[in-house]
Amino acid sequence: MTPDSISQLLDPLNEAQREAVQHVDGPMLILAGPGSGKTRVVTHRIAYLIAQGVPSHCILALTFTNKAAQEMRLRLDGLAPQHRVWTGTFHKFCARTLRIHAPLVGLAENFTIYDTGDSKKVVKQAIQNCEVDLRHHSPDSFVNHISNLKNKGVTAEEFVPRPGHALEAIIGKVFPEYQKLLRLANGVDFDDLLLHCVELFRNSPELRQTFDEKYAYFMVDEYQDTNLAQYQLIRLLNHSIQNLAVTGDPDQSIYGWRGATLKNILGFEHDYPNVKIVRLEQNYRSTKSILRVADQLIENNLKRKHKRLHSENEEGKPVRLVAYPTPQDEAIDIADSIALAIQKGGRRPRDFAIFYRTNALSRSLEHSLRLAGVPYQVVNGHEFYQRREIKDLVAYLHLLNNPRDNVAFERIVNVPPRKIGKVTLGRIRSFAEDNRLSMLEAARSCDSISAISKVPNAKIKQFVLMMDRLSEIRSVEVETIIKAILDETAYRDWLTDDGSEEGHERAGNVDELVVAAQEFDSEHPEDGGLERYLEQAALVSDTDVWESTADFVSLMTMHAAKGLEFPCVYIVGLEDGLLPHERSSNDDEEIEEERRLFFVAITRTQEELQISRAMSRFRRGSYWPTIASRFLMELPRQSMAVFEPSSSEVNSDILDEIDPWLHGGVDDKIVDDSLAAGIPEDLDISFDPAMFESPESLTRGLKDRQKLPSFTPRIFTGAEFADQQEKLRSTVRVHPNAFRIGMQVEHLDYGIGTIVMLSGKAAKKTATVDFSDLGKKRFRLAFCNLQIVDE
DNA sequence: ATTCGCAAAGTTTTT
DNA sequence: CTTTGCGAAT
Repeated sequence: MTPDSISQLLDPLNEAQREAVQHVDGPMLILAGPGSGKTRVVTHRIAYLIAQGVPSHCILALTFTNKAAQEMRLRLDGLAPQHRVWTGTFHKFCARTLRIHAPLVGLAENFTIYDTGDSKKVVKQAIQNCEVDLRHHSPDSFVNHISNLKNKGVTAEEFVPRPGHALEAIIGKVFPEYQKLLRLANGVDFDDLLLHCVELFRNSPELRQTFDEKYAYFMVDEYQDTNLAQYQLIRLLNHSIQNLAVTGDPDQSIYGWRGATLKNILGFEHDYPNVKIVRLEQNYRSTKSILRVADQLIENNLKRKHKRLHSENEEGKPVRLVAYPTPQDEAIDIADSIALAIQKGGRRPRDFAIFYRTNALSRSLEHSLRLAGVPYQVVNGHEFYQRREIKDLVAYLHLLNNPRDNVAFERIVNVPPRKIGKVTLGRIRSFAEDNRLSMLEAARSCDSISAISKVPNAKIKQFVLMMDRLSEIRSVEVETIIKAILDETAYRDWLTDDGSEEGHERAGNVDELVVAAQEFDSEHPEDGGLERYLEQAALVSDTDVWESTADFVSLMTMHAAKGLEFPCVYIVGLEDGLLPHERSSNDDEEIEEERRLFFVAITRTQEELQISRAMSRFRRGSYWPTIASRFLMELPRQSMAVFEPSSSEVNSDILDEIDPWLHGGVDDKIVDDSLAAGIPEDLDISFDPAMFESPESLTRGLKDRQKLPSFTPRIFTGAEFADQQEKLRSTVRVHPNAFRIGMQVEHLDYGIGTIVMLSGKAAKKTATVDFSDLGKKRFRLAFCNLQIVDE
């Protein structure tokens, strides 16, 4: 490599970044504040290593999400074409490793990766087998407990219940039974992927050695979010050669509830005494006013290493802090602001993101964005694979790939109905258990099960024969397999038989699965196949499905926002019980994690940030008054644009006293019951200007305090509102429900095509259109500009 | 064996 | 409000 290309790698960096990039051998800890160019440093360092003669296949880079891995790969392709660096998530790395060496930990290569729902089923079975009394505990609590244990690196054999601890005593029975059932089914849960991998390297020192040497250069991203199992894995792969570089930021640790432990990053210096530490503290992302807010907030955490974020960016607009009367007001105002900024402010939809603590908060935001005609995407990736019909079909695939998969077997043996009921199933199950068979094997030899009578016996045989026929084609393309399953089972007809709309919707989702499989097949001509398909289906994360290039406003949880950045950000629902969440309010450590979560959300912002709360919130079936989040009191409010609620929006004088934000902020207290009385979420009106007071009243609290940089909240009233609505209407968009299968439609870019399938509903309603020459394309009907071609 | 209906319970974040 | 689970009826 030429000196020229080396300087290309180093020139765009600041001093600290350059120091990190040029570090070659030995352990390194990169403490990277938000927006400090971490990804750039990591990718440039890898390119630098390659330039120094390190073979690229000796480099292993583990990230937190597939998305981050993909991003890294993309940048690397630009910096070091034809590199062979292995990038991916911990879970994926472990899955791949286990596939090759499964027998060493008592698994077969074709093991199934169970998602949380599947694990829950296994836990339930385990509870039943143990015949324990679970009146006081839900299966969910067992799943969580077991997962927590695993995250701490405690295996079923090692677990010893504390004496006198009732729940732990039960877990002491259920946990081993659960593991036994998993093993019988040749399945693993998410945590097992890591644990089995650790076990693998512990059991086989030669293999460990091989990996250690093969991946001489090892990088780990988001080190503050690693748990004990991941830590152990890292240590095992860094035993002989300690060229480990980790990046992280203790202030951004937000996965403690999943077993992540700050000890890993805080103890790094202890683990590797000769460590090189690089601090990246200059922020290139956010304006000064945003950083000030973030900095002041995180200062309230006691358990942290002090760090001051600094930046040479502009001061920027003040951060807005707004209290809305209702969640609807919050949603409508945000949607309108975004719509206006797109129309007049030169912004694009993809410049915006809205963050919330819980997924449930997305509903009203979606509703308002739809009304405002703003295209948006909600980032939650598992949704599709969680649907019943999809899970059913995927279960068929699992059973084909791993015939021992009892969870899959139980799920689909009678779906569609084959007259194999609970009783018969129970008989198969106990026969399987008595003879150490998988349920499919047991079903195969159902002649030997005397308790099963003639009719069910025949039905079972039919099922087994069908699976045999399908099994013959299990190594062809995934699309073909799914189609064959649909053929054999008449699954689609079963869905649509009743003629209900729901049935057709589900059938549409089934069709979408076929298209997705088709896409997978064409994207993976070499490394495809059933097993890989199932693996990626199991390991997709929420952020992975986020389309960064698509022109949508992004809605996501604060957790999903990690690692992303947007010019304009809205953070909603800053209310006590939501943030900090009521389930996290137990001790200081949890509160600090919630604060870090808020910190992460704030620091995603590049230019404009609004933080808001509503004075009432819909919970448990009705509207309840809210209390401001304690975190709001920790912000530098004197340098922010604060929009307080006007007096008529205050819920009650009782709350006024509790609510720290309101306390002393409002003079005349008027009780207004109507606010808490409840406004239907589906209210059909687009927006009633009367719901807002005049802009003056909203800014009143502000004027009373002090003069702030000019910033007037934009609120549409009367004519202006009508004007805006008219503008929205001028792009005539056909209503999503107006489309039918078989219709001719016209698209601006693709021309005329025929709708071949419809799926999803409301904002997610999707049409697949066949443009003969150009192939099939899929559209979100609520956003695309598809016109119906008149006959 | 399946379906329907009612009651109760539970509501975070995710690989 | 939702989802889930259980029990009774068909």
